[in-house]
Amino acid sequence: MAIIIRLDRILADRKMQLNELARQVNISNVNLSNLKTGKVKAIRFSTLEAICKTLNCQPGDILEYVPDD
Amino acid sequence: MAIIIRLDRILADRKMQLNELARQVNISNVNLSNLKTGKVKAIRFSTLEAICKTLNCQPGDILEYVPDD
DNA sequence: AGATAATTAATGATTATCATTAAAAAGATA
DNA sequence: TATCTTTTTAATGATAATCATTAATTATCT
Repeated sequence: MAIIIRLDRILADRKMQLNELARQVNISNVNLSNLKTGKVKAIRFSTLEAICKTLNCQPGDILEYVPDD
Repeated sequence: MAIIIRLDRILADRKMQLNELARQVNISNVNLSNLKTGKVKAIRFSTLEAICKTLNCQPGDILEYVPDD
């Protein structure tokens, strides 16, 4: 485990729910859930871009590197 | 254009060159160059992790969302 | 219980990394 | 200018992983 996607906080801040974000970002809620729960090993910039655009934030607000030593 | 990878600054800060980073991160310098010059449409977390680990930084130090409106 | 939201699972098509090789371009040094 | 190093570009092919879709399950709430 190392790179994690933090969507909980920012969704809470925006008072937005996952399904709504998925709708706005135009990806399936299944996919967004997988993203949110760390089931994904890569991300397309088009997806990251759409998320940042919708949430009006930067990649750094979402992606975190957690050293495991 | 929207998500860009900024490696120039951080490499300059570390006084490290691309080939050396590629060696430490264990990806080809060709690949790292492609990453650095925006020729890439996605990134694997394993790669992002290795870069962050080597450069001792966070994804937000490297990835930037630039709105194009 | 019933409704809504989120997660898990499985499948398949599509997309794109990544290594590799080779060549060209850019920088640096003398 | 000539030479060496570094970076970029190009092309190919194998491998990996997203992403949509469907269906089912679990969680959350009133």
